[in-house]
Amino acid sequence: MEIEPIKECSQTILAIHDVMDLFKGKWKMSIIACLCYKKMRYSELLREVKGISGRMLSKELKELEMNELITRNVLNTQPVAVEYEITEYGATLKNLTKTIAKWGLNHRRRIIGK
Amino acid sequence: MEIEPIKECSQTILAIHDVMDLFKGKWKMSIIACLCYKKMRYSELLREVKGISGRMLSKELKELEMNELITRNVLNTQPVAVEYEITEYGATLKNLTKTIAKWGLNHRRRIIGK
DNA sequence: CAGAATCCAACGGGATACTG
DNA sequence: CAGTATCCCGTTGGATTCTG
Repeated sequence: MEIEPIKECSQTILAIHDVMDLFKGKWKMSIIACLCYKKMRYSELLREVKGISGRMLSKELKELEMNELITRNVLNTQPVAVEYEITEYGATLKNLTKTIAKWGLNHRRRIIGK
Repeated sequence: MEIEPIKECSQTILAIHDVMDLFKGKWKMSIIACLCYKKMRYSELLREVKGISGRMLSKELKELEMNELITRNVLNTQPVAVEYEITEYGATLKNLTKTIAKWGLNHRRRIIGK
């Protein structure tokens, strides 16, 4: 008989793997955090998410939209403006982003303190 | 005068970026979650973290050790056994992994339900 | 058992130039 | 303004083989 993986642990790991896969890449989680804060236009995001290129921003936004975490809304202004907004479902990530940010801030202090 | 990024948001994004960078790659967060659960040997991890290859497990463990999130302990048995354990600092990630897993489980249900 | 070494295909992501 | 298209290189990570 084979050795069975620990069930409780195993479920957790699968779930975590799912999440890490959904948010893989350098920018997705940051974009979500940003849009959790408030809805923003493409150019705003480009400023807020420091370091991201236009190409990557487009790509990541598209994927997030496909996963129904954000919505894209084209305003009929001249020139065109596009607004991105977190969906109701995407907003369920708020707590997650907060938890990550909190740990990250503490980690930063720890690194600097050395 | 340039447009200033929103400060509160900006700090959060930097922190999140740090975390995502620290745990980038396919497996690190899963390994941490696993070791948060209990200390394990190399071969146990290989079983629990389903799909990971030996090569990747070694690499990821080494990086996690470098960041002082886990410790490596060689037991003097025959043949050699190595035990990995979460550090006190690494254990501060427990809450984070729980939050991720919780969202992930819910997300899974949502996907399946469609 | 717990890795290290090698090989290699696939993907990620930056820079740049172009468009409606 | 909000993208798209192309080029291209560095990294990721799987498969396999070898070792103390």
